[in-house]
Amino acid sequence: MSGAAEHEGDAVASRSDVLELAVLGLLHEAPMHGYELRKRLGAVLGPFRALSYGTLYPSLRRLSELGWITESDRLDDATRPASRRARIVYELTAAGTERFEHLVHDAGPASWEDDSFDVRLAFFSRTAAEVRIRVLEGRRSRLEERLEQVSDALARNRERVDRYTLELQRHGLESVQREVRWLNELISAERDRPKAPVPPAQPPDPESRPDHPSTT
Amino acid sequence: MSGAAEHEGDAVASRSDVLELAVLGLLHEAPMHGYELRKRLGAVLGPFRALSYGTLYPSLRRLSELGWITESDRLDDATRPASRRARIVYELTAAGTERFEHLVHDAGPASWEDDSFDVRLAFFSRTAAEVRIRVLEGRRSRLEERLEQVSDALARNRERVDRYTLELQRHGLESVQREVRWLNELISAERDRPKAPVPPAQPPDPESRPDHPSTT
DNA sequence: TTCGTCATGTAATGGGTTACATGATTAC
DNA sequence: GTAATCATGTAACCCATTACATGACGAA
Repeated sequence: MSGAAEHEGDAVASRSDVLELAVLGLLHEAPMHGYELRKRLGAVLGPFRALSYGTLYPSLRRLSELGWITESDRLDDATRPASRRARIVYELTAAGTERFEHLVHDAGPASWEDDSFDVRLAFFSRTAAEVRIRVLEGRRSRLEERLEQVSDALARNRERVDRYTLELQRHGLESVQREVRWLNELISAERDRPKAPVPPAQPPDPESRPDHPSTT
Repeated sequence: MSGAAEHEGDAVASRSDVLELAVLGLLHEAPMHGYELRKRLGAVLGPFRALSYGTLYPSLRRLSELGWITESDRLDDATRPASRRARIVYELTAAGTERFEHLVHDAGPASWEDDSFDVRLAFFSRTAAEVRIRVLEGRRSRLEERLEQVSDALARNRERVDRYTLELQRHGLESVQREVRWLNELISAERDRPKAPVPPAQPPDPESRPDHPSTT
């Protein structure tokens, strides 16, 4: 195959790379412990398909071994000595921040696959403007490719297939077409926007700090 | 949880149950060998996410051990003695037909999950009319449930979340709403239709027979 | 004769879910 | 005090993908 090609080391992201990005991205906003991380993760990956602790904790362990994050066991805390059980708070290291910056800057083919695109978009506010556009356009051409396949199949099947299968394919086709239109809107919005540089890291809302008595 | 409840043995289908239904359903139309089965499977499960041989063959083995299908090694065939290599043709047994009939009759909660619904719909022409309606309605209320969750989340996040996440959620919401409307159309079409009994098994198109020099 | 497609498989590997185990904290 | 929720983990299992291995057939 030809195409965009990997200009940067790792381009063929596996599923767990998506998780890595999501975790790093959330910790980039604020330090958190696992339980809360999981809830926020559910919001990022879509409310459905929230991942289990059986996945999260081992992967946190892995990220910690790689040196991207630290497990700071808050035994101190001044006010409450060793209370709240262990409550391991995970925090990005300098290397982890760098790693996140790297991941978020990459616009390889992996970024516009079904699995990763949503997560990429979730951290667009931390992504450079050119990269944003490249990812959106990549996603769009990915979908257009799919569009072609599906409408070919639809044309080929015409009449030969029962009405239910036909309906299914038709609805699928329309969904993809709608997503393309949506992307077009996002892309032109992106072009219109005066491209300010990515602002330095700052937690978007102070309510989600682990120490704060938050509502959830 | 309350709700529809499993009135019939196995209700909590795993992923491989979907595959089982798909394979049984395709073999119900016509005997086939693995390679072709895989191609047709791609059409049924959606062109994307076609499954690999590493999954297909072991599962065919399993179905064979369960007695639902037979592996008839076509060493005979009259015209070509032992040619075309092995070309194992899989065929439904009587028990397999019964099994398929059973699966296709079931309208348990498993049938309207994301994974299974498409495949269920693909075999609607072999499904009893009441079951069809129950599955469609089940799918609809599943989606409405999701609708509620998502729009709640959207309302709760309003303003607190960056425009990209907001766009993502909005687009997701619209997609679900569209699917609900689509289901409404299917359901009312189903109600209008004079409900003829399911016709006896007959392959919908003779072109797909394994012996025929088919176009693909 | 060599390449592409048809055709069938196995082994290694990866990665996710479920179920289980444990215990602290909060609200009633 | 007791139930619900917060919180962290482990082990067993399930199952799919990847890479590999093999080989026949048809066309160039």
